[in-house]
Formats: sequence, structure tokens, C-alpha cells
Amino acid sequence: MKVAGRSRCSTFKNMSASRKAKQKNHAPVFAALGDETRLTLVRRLANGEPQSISQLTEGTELTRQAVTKHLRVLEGVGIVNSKPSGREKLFEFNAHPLNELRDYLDLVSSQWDDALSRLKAFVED
Amino acid sequence: MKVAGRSRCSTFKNMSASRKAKQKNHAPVFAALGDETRLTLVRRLANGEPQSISQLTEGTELTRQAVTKHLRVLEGVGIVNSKPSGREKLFEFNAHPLNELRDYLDLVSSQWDDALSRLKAFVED
DNA sequence: TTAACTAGCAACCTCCAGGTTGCATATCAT
DNA sequence: ATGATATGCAACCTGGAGGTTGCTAGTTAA
Repeated sequence: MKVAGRSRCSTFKNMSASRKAKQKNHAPVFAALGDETRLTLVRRLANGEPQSISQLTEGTELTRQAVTKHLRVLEGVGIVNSKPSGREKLFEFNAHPLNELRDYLDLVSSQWDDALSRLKAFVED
Repeated sequence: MKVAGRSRCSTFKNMSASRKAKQKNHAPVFAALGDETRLTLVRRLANGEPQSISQLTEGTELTRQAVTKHLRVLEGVGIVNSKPSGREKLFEFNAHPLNELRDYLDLVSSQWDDALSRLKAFVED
């Protein structure tokens, strides 16, 4: 059973295809995750099936409205999607933005590795 | 020359060593990256040698004080370190927190994969 | 057909992140 | 010694994030 194994070679200069004009705005996505409540919601949705606003409000110490606002923030950057189902509105996790963040962090780390290499080479020279 | 190759198997139930009591607060780190100015500073520092506040202020449209505050935020979560050097204060990148974020994103993604697997198994049942 | 449940909208409040300015202080170059 | 440079500190301002409450409206179950 293939489980969508993620293996990446981050120190790769020639990032041709995937990294085309991907100068995306990652800051808003980071910001969306920069809140404990929102992180909890994300973990919760990434852990199972879609849930309604009322369901997601349970376990929180917040109002439904507050949770709604948080969900809107998450939806605004694509971390969750919503679909109406009867009288409720179900939110489901979407892994794509988080994967992009992961790739971005890899990119920055690889830049750092390269910088260290250059520095080391310079010193050894 | 070994370049600290990063290869991970994220869908791994038995995360023994590294994931001990690592219930860390990731939200503040995400929040620190959730600002375009700060992201730019990080990229800049991850791209080369330590730089002073004045240097980092160049290229920005902000005041030195504003940049200072941003740097303090980044330092607060460990993304950068600072060391005084004469009359200036040099900031250097520290990859560790970003690596932890990457691992965390991997963890959430793997939870999502598992959830999908369970759902699939349930449907096929 | 009601009563209970789920969600949206709008107004409002509070606090702090992000930014500025002004002044003080340490260090470097000449 | 002195002027230029680099930073720190404190006060201040403003907008928006995060939260609440009250009311309205659609959907479901009895």
C-alpha cells in the first residue's frame, strides 16, 4: 500500500519545474498557523473527518463566533475547505498549503546549507 | 562533501527518539514567520553571513527601530542569534527552529495521510 | 407546525503588533 | 579630541486581530 511517501532532496540547485514562478506569499499562511487556537483546529481537522462549526467549538473555551472567525482565516489561506451540508457547514483539512510551507522551509534551509558551504570553502581557501 | 542531507520518512508511527516530549509551542514560531518583513529578513540572513541592524535596515523602507523590533521577535523564537561585535550587533541565522517547524508540518501531514487511509479502509469495508 | 439546532451578520470592545520620533550612549575613524 | 556611526530606550500613535453579545434566518426532528 503506497502511502504517498514524501522524500525530498532539498539541496538541489536546479529546481526547474515545480519552483517556476512560485514567489508566493507564504507569510499569510504562516500567520494563519501563528495562533494556538487555529493550530489546534488544524490538528483536529487533519486528524479525521470534516466537522461542523458547532462540533469544532466544543472543547474550546471560545464562542462559536470566535471559532468561526478562526476558521475563516484558515479557509482564507486554503488550509481548510468548507462545504455546506444541510443546516451545518462542514470544514475539512486541505494538505496542500502546508506542503508548500514545508517546501519553502526546505528551500530556506538549503540556502543556509549552501551559505555555510561557501563560507567553509572560503575559509579553507 | 557531506551537505547534511535531509531525508525523512514522515509516515512513521514509531517516532521514538526525536519526538520525545516535544509538545512544543510552535505557534509563536509560525507567528514570527507570519510577517513579510520578517520573512525577508530571514531569507536574507539564511543566504549569507551575519549582518548588523543597519545593514539589514538597508533595502527596507522601514526605520532602524522597526527592523530592530522585527529582529527581536525573530530572536525571541530562536530563528536568529545576535552577538555584539564592536559597536554593532550582528545577527545570524539559526536553522534549528525552522527544521522543527518542518518536522511539525510533516507530522500533521502524516496524521492526515493516516486519516485518509482509515477513511478509505472504512469505505472499502 | 412548532421547538431545537446551526449558522450568518453587525456592532461593539480591548489590546497589542507594527511603526514612528526624539534623545542618550557606546564605539570607531581621523 | 571630535565628529560620524551604531545601537538602545522610552513615549507615542494607529489599525486591526481576537473576542463578545444580540438578533435573524434556514434546517431538522418531534
